[in-house]
Amino acid sequence: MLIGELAERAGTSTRTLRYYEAHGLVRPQRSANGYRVYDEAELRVVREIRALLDVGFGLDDVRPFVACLRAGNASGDVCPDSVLVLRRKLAEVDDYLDRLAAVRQQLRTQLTHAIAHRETTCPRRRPSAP
Amino acid sequence: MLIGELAERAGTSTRTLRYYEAHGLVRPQRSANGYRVYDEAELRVVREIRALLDVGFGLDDVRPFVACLRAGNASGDVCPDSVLVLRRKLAEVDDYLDRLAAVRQQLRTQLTHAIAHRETTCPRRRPSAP
DNA sequence: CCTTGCCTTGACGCTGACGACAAGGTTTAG
DNA sequence: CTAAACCTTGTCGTCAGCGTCAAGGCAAGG
Repeated sequence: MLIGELAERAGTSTRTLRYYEAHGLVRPQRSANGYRVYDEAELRVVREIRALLDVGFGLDDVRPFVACLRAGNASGDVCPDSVLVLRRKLAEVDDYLDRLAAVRQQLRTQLTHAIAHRETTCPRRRPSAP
Repeated sequence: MLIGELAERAGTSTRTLRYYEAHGLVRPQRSANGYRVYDEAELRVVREIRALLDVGFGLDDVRPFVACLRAGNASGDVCPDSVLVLRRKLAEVDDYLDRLAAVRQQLRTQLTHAIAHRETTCPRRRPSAP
């Protein structure tokens, strides 16, 4: 499988795959003419990467999962290093949820205050077409 | 008040103030020698900007609030345009909270699965010091 | 006069995960 | 022969909110 086919089957771009390779996440073989050649296992790897990135992981966070898959495990989650990352990310998400909830609360407060103190002494909206 | 003093009193940097000015958020006077001169009102403006940015607003989102303050209102929140932005931001935060909650749920699921299927067939941790 | 400490504009760097384009090699099909 | 459709490496652009020099002007004290 060449890079174009892998990109299509993984639902991404060739640019992305080369980017992952440059960062050590994917290791294709090379054919005689220098083309990258991927096997089926790499497809699973790429899909794992994409899934984790979609969830908000960074490339560095993804590394243990890729290594885990490559070690022959059915899932990238089952290795100690992956579990560490999962725990850390879960904690990060919890933190972020807290802060976001606080922000939401503040916005609601601001909104009620703003509506209670409505003012018309405000800048005119910029005129549309001159 | 010169830019250095304003920066210190607003808890930010001169670079930041010039950046805000370049984006039309702050309008200092100029003294004879070309120095930026700010009055007390600008301090409030800058603090408003900082507060909103801290909450996750972008510079464009902040503009209505600044204009509202500058129109003579005690708060930057009380103008219609500000209220619009507040509503929109609240909706965005709600959306983000939902997605983040979903992510959190997925992470928890992955974690429990990972722990249930622990594997030792995993890559050795990279050796520390050689 | 010289140093110190303000101020000015201008321009590049940073973070992350790519998109977009350039300039060229290869293989296949017509 | 040539066009199409792949592939290669390399480099710059993107978004946001600044940080960090660089090179120089202005004001005041010793």
